[in-house]
Amino acid sequence: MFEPPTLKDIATALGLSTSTVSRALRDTYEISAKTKKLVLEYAEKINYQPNPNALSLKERRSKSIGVVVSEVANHYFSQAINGIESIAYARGYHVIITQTHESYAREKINIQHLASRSVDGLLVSLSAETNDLHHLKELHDRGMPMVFFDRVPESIHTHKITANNEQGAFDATEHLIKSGCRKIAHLTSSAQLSISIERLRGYKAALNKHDIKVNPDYIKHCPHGGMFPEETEQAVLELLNLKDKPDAIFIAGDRLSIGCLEVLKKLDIKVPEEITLAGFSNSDVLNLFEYPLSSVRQPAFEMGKTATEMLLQLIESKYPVTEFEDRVIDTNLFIRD
Amino acid sequence: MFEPPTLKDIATALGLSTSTVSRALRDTYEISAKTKKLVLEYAEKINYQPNPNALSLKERRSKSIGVVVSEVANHYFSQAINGIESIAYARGYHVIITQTHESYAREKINIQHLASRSVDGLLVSLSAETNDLHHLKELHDRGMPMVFFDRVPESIHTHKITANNEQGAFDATEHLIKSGCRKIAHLTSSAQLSISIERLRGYKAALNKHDIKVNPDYIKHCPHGGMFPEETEQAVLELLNLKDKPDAIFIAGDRLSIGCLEVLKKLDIKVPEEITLAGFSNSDVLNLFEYPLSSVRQPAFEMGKTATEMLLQLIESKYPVTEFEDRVIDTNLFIRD
DNA sequence: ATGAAAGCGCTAACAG
DNA sequence: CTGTTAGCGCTTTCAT
Repeated sequence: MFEPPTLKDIATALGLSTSTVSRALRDTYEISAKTKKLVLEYAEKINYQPNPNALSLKERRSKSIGVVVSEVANHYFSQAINGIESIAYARGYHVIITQTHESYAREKINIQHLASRSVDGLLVSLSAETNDLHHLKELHDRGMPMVFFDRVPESIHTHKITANNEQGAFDATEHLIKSGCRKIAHLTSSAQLSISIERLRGYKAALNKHDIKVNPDYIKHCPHGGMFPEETEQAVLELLNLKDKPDAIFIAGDRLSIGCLEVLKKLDIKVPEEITLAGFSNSDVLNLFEYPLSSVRQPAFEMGKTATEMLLQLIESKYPVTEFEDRVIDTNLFIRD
Repeated sequence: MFEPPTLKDIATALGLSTSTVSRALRDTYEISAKTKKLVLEYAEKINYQPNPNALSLKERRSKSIGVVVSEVANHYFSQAINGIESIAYARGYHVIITQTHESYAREKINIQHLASRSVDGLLVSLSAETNDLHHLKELHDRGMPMVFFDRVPESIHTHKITANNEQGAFDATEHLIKSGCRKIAHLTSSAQLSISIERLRGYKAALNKHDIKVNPDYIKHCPHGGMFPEETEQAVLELLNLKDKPDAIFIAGDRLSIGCLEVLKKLDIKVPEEITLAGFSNSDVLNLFEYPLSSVRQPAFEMGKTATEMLLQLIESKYPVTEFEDRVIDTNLFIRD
């Protein structure tokens, strides 16, 4: 069994009381220099570490934050997590990462887990499946500090940070138009997700600006965000089998982009000769792809940082916060063709 | 402030003692059906969750395990983490993921963090920089259950699980030889890492078998595992600038493979016309790459699962475990050319 | 300057 | 069947 040394161990070893030892370690003033030195040296020697559970129990906070993302294998999220960690570590907080794999059930369980693990706050990006926000609302109403990033809910009133999805989608779509495409399809995640709504809006805005009619047949939703390859495959096939086949696809996410490319490759459809692609992606290997994929990149690291700063502000605020911020950060378009 | 309801809240609300409430919830037998029903219903109503810190303090375990990997953005690790989570969740454990980014300093801090956060055990894959094992040895000596996976230390006596790196490297190198290459270089991570040693051995074994002399100039180590692009770039350039330029490179890791491909692309060196590549990688997008990269794939998910099962066995064992296992799992070679 | 004691939330041994 | 109490490790009054 792993039994780390306790205050009491030090106290008995040194013939002191636990409170004296505690004071010596906490660096309180009312303590003699020699006792303090004695305790500190001994603690150092045995590599004493205070029991965090005891501390949390006493102080009613755990100095840890919970993170809920769809998957760490997604480059956007792994970069955002790096941003989160950079701030959290610097401020003395631990980071507990959980993955939903785009499943609503898993999201509920994870949120439950984290809350019951008494994290001091939550950084959440909703799963593609999530429609019902009860599990989060209830926790929020009970006072759990939370900040949403990337995929944010409409109806929970707290800090939110997103990329400028509409502008990013507009830029990508307009780039396709300027490349000569007119029949631009849109492959996207589940319809209720904030990022889907915003990116769809940007897509439509670009078409409108250039007097291209929006064709509903060209818009394909994947309710599971492309977590299942068949889901993406079917959507792409439906697009390709249309009588009036699209000459371009604007894809709303990383996983969907990969899925789409795989289908095209399998069918031996040449990009960009037969179809041109642009999509949201934070992958760092797009340059190595055989087929060019222009990409809208989100400032993931920065978003992670900002979200964490916002959350720590909520957590450490003495008074209830009632003014919430809706931060929007610009995306970058990387053209490949 | 987020103040979840406690046993005492239920007790006062219902006019019972905390122990009665505790028993009702714990489902102990010595409790009347009606009291139990009353308590359960009320607890359900207010969504009572036991305070995990209090539980950990009492039971002297946290039902959580710590994971130390170099980065979650690495496909091998993200897949391994999925395997870890699958077992851990099923057995009621939380998973706390930390990243070293191949830094020894960060590894030390993370291990310290996790230990002080009183995880019940540790799943560790060493960082590329790690030479000194004191921080782990000391913890291990004090009884912290730990299992190493993928990058394992020689001198710490516990369960270990690795891919059959030597065989995988042999297969990849032999594949290059059978493709007609004779001047095969080896680009690898830091020299002390177990995976580097084993893969180097497999590489040499394949050359030996086919009567090709090992050329020390052809072997390039990257002490930071390719975390810094310049590191990889320099190593690749050194290989390309050799008088007797290699006609193939066997690359020992995912990040290095990406880095190498990027350099070749930048220099406009054609693959496989001018140079042929094979490397360890668990990426799922290699098929989409412009340049073919034959890959040795590790059974990451399975390794994560097995490591976790081994760790839980250590954690939950009533008696000190003295028999340790060294599990080796086969890799798969995916040929692309 | 130091020690004794209470309390954070929970469980379990002991009384009743 | 239920209540009282002690104790997990720690900090913090309150005494001394």
